Amino acid sequence: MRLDQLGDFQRTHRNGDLRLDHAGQTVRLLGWCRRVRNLGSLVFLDLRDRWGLVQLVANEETADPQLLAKLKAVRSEFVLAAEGVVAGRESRNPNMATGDVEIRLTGLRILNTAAPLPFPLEDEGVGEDLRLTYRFLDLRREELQRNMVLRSEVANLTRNHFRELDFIEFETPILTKSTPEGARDYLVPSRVHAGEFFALPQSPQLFKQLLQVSGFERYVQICRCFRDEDLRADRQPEFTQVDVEMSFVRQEDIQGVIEPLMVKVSKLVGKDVLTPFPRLPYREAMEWYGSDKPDLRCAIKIQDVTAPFATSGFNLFRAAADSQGQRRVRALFFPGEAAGLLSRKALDGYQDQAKQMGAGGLPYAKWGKDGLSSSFKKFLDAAAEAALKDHFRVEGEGLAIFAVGTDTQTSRILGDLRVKIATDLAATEKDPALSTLFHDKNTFAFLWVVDFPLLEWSEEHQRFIACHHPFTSPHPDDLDLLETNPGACRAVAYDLVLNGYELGGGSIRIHDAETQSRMFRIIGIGEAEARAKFGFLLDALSFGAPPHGGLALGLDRLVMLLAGKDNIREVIAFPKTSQARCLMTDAPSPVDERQLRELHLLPEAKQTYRVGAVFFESAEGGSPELRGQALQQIGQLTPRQAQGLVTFDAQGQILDTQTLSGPTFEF
RNA sequence: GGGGUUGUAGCUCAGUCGGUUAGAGUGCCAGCCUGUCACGCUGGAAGUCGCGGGUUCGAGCCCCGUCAGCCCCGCCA
Repeated sequence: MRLDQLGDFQRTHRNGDLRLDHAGQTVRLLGWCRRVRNLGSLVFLDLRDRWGLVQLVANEETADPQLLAKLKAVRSEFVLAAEGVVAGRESRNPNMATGDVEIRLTGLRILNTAAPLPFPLEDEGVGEDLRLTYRFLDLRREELQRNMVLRSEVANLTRNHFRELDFIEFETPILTKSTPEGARDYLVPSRVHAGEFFALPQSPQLFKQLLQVSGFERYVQICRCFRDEDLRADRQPEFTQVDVEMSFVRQEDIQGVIEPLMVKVSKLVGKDVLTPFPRLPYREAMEWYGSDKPDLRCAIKIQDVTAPFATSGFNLFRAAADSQGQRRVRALFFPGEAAGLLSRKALDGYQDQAKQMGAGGLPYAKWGKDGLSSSFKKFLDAAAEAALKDHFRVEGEGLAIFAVGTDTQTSRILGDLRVKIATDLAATEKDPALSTLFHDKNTFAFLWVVDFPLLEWSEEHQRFIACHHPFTSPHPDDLDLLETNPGACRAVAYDLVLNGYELGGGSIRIHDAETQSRMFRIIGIGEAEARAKFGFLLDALSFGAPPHGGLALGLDRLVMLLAGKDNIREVIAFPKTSQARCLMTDAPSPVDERQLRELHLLPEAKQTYRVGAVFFESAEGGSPELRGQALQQIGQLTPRQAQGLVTFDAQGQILDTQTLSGPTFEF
């Protein structure tokens, strides 16, 4: 098809803006054809641009035959420039923002054609692999367009927010140094320095701290970070974080800067959020919610019910009571009608889930109209039954689900179950009143989890490792515990949590060299190693580093939650699959051997020489020494073998000979 | 590294107990159609049943392996 030129065509309006007020005006529009409806001598076409959709129309009476024929030749996703007069419609479409008007075509340029799309842009259920392969088409879909706009707005709002607070935006290196601890690094081989590597940053952590030492006091960066770990629905190997660092601050100061930002971005999607956000110590988060990122939309808390079973006939529970705190009985209690919504089948499902997490079973007690039914009722005497009912303050109906084990085991089982059940209950939507008790889709429940442990014992490494990172300041009240009981030492570290997702985390940092050295020592980094890896940091801390701290927010996750999605790929323009591939570009992919050699990633073994007329040409610029060896070797070859490529290893041994066509060369 | 799940026409899917010619809707192509807006009507083309191997007289269906997408555990300071 012969294409038209854009030429001097100028857009006069955005398609989505046209209303009856524009009637009679001649307008010039641009965009893509969403669909043609050809009724014979009357043709409709929906023209889409970034801002909306408007209907074009032409018929035999109003348009000349050439124009009509051209319009009929248009297919879906053709790129068009249209000129026409705005007019009210004979039959209006209330489902469309521009449904009261249509454009009576007076001119049409076909700027480009389009092959039939591999998938329809309107359908929801298209396979994600296909969408990712043709991501540039997927991004034409209204929802992804909306998500990208939202993402852009969040980024802008964030920049403005920090700018108003006198923050300075920095760019820190992408090619940087590999750091121990933490996630696996993406490595970049150095061509100039054989055998040495850059690492892509897992975060600009040390740079932003050094900028505090430099005296900038308020740092912000919206930066890409890289972690070579396995993916999840909310995790990509490269992701964007809002990185913040401030001098002369306490934890509350950082939180005080972030909270108003969260209020603003929530407002973008019509959500009102109250500040200050609740602060929940890590220990309480684990005790009540079994998670360090609790979803506070659900009001149900985990309860300790070890005591009511202390004298019970149910051995499993009584043994826990006798274990002096080693093992506990903990429970989730769902009061009232919520209990009735949980079917026996659902309970079986939860039990399977709990067993996968290492629970022996999932004992339950259900109070209904017929009194108590329970998986362990036969072990309970009247007194125990009464104690149980009294403990949960059961009035009418109720359901208790139990787990027995250590703190960690029961937290994991009941913490996961709490979220699962709340989600399921919310999905039933049988009673709007329940939404105050369980997951309310329309609520944003922010909170800070604070007082994280500084260190945790690693079975794998047989030493303590930093929970957050090794630059995190110990809690001033716990400094004495550092050497005596490291596991009990708290950190001045805090996570921002929204609806069960960790949105970000931060800490007050160590700002004196001595404490930093102490910290390295405790996590098993010796003085020499600390010097080699973090010498610049220790130096910096010794030249007047101010007290400082900060945090990093996951921008992708934030936008995901604002967009109401449960998958991070929906808010990233070009994401990777769960196997860390890009289906569109097919990265990662193999590279030429030549590239690998340049980067010193292949042994320098092979040297290939072409046997020419009277001289040897080295493809790799081999040393004179090697060339001499090669000559010697070739001298031992028969003339037939000598016509071609001869490959040697580093010791000058012949690895391969390859005969080439061409004039015969004789030694 | 481990577990679960999916893979059939361009797309979304159905396919019975293993049975001889693998279907539907949609999209695409062609024709007709003056008020459509998921236009309608008529006709047509369109398949490496992910790939490889095996069992069987016979495999889309059963078995083994493998690849890819998705979800989870481990991992992610």
